[in-house]
Amino acid sequence: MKPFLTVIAGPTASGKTAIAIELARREGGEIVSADSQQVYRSFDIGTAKPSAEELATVPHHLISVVDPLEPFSAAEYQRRADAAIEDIASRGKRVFVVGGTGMYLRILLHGLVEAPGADPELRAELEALAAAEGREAVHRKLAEVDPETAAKLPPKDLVRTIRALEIHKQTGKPASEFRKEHAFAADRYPFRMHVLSPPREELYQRIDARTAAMFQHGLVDEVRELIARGYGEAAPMRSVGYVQAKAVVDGTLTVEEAIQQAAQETRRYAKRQLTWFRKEAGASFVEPPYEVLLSRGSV
RNA sequence: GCCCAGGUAGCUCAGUUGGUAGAGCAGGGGACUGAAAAUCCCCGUGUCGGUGGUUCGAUUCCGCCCCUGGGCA
Repeated sequence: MKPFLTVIAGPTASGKTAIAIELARREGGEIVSADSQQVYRSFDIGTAKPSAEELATVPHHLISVVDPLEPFSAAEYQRRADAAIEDIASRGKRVFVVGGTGMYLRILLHGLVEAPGADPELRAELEALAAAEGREAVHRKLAEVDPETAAKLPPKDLVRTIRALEIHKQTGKPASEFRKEHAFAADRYPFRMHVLSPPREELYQRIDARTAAMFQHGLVDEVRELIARGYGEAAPMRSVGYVQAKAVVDGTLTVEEAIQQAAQETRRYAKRQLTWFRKEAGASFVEPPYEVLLSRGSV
């Protein structure tokens, strides 16, 4: 019997961390993070990781567990999350999955295609091609070997175009074929998903305030330190907040400009997250105050 | 009080030689199967400050009023 998962999702800055910790504390549970950036060590301020005190209150899993230069993926996330869930359940504790990375949640809850992983050399090669001849050139390559997938992808969507070529190169089969065999149909766990969803205006105010706070709390210094340690090109350095803080270090943005831009990019990101969660079947949206989740039997 | 310049989308503005208007930004919606805080796609009706007048027709021209900024008293 698979353990039941209580999933707390929601856009960035919606208040997931606080309510999840309170829930887990009361229920004697543990938290499995579903956050694609918080998995990386040393990227702390800009990823809004829980504080040391919060982490000490309730056991957390999958936060600060991979080196920033180590390749990571949704599949790897699924493997590690499965292991953490099994571990927690084996000790008789309740499992709370908490995070805002829609893709990770979907793959944890519904699985993913049986396709091979990343091919770094091929990615580098295709990125070079895109830089030299345009993304459309990569898309044309895909159209030759997998017209069905190519037809579905906008010519400029480099990430997905490369991924499709990657699958074809390693298996000789078009990516479209893999997708036909897997449609997120099955549930890998019994679960209930709550999507924290403050009114838009309130959410944006929280984002603006938190972004400013990140810079006040030394995000630029953190980035300077990360660059000194060789993490200047690490994957999480491309995420919202780090991009802008790095621009400050590079001298291309003032701190004020960086805060403005980071806040705006975060608002847009939050909107994308909401788009994702709206599609999640069976998810229930909950507005603050989230204390309703604490009442008996509600989760 | 007088003179000047403005009042058009959430903001900054353009424009209509009179036929009810469009850019940038903000914002909104969507896609997403091993990079996902990534990557990509789509979306502009608003009493044109108010009110009279001229006109077939006014946001556009004229009068008056209101508001904002500047100048003179």
